[in-house]
Amino acid sequence: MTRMTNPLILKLDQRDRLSDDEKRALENAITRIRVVEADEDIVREGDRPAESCLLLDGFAARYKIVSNGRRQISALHVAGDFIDLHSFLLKTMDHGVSALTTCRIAHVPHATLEKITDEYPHLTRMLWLDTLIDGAIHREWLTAMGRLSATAHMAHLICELYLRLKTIGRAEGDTIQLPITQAELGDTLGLSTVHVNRVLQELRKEGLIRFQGDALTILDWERLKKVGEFTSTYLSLQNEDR
Amino acid sequence: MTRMTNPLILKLDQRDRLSDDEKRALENAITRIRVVEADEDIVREGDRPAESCLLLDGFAARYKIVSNGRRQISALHVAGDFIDLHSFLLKTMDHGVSALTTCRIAHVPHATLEKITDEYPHLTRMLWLDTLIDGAIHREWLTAMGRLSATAHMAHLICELYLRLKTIGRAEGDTIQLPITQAELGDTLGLSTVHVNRVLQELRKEGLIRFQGDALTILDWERLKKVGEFTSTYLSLQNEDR
DNA sequence: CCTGAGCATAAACATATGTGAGTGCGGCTA
DNA sequence: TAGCCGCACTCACATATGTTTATGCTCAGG
Repeated sequence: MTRMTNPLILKLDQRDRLSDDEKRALENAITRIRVVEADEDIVREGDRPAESCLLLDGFAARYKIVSNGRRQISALHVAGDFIDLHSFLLKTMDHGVSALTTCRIAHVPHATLEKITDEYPHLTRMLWLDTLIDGAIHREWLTAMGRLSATAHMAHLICELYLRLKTIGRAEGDTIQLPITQAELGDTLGLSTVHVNRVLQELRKEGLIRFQGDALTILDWERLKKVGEFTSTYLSLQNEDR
Repeated sequence: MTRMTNPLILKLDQRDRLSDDEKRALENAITRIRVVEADEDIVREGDRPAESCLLLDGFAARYKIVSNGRRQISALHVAGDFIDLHSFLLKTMDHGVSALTTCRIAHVPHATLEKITDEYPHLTRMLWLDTLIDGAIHREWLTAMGRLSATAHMAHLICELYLRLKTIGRAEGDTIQLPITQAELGDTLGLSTVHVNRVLQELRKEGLIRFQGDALTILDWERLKKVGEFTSTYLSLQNEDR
């Protein structure tokens, strides 16, 4: 794990320059690295972890299961996301996180995070910011879910994922690799798989996207944004003093 | 504003004991206090505030408007909530906050918050925690919205509001004052007002709640929890070392 | 005392999305 | 090579929730 390839540092550095000292502190915070296979849990609801998980590679989903067995995904995570940073302070996991694909996970002990908050105020703010952006994404999903049509909601999600992957250098032109099944998309959007299928076909028919296998290509970014009522403000992609 | 009556301190102190020093730092962080009338905006989308707002009294809602004019409320805030603490690091507001009732608001300059992060690591963690709980509530709302019936969703919301108000000492027995219209509840749950009305009547008919004027009484807590599939973990009501 | 505003409620009807049951394809694996 | 499994995709039908319009209540203001 050289400094250059740590996707978290890459991401944070775009929001506000990190000092070498801070980068080193983050690098050194990592203890072990673990691989989790697709469909396995990375953290389970009810756990009280002593370390937080940083996703180095792969796709993961935070989810909750409700009584009738249905699942709701409340967040999708990509490389560079500090999956359960919040367990550092929330202590008890109120939801699970599972691997959608094979995932490489780095572990950061909560004790180390506490030391960072004692010694690196600016780095602390950057980590705090990371969780705030998670929150901003949640709010965006809430409004999409509550007030947009299924089609618009899907368009919105695609816009977001495209930009997030681009930020960490994982878009090739207009194409991203999105190894997510339609059932998983349904759990994310709160839709049935059947309806996910209908909605994807509509977006294809409208010439907005192509989606074959895992490769999702955006054919008309402007119109896709418009359909999904997407604005990127909430992703805080701008560099600012924080 | 004596220390004893500041509802934020009251709330934080229940999650992990604050030192007198920390309490003083919080008290002193407040500059001016302002009153905002019902239906006025406290902060607007697009603003770049230089201070964050702490709600001392009243009810407020974070919201977003989508293109067809419909509104989605992504958070309801009560006394003691640090309404836009996140603007400290997010910089640009990606949503508005409006007063549902007359609100008393205390202002805390971002510069002061920065100083707190430099000098009071533990207090910083407590403020961070507060925003993490906001995030946890968002996730809970997402799953309720995506995977629960409208009735269950409403029951869930009522359980949550009851507990949150109880935490800050604003429940009288099984009754809370909930000065929120059915239209606002609809914007919160992603429902039409008509359906909100249907759903409330069902909860009444089932003998779960009474809701006349602003007074909401919980008649059968256990069954209401069950209908709403409610567990309080996500509210982090337990005292822990953080 | 009347008036109008804002709100809860109601009924009839419309529709977006869910459900259940299937087909077919491509890729593993025995 | 056969067989199976996961997944995308279809169709017919069911239903939760939205829409439109209207009524009546309550309360503040003139």
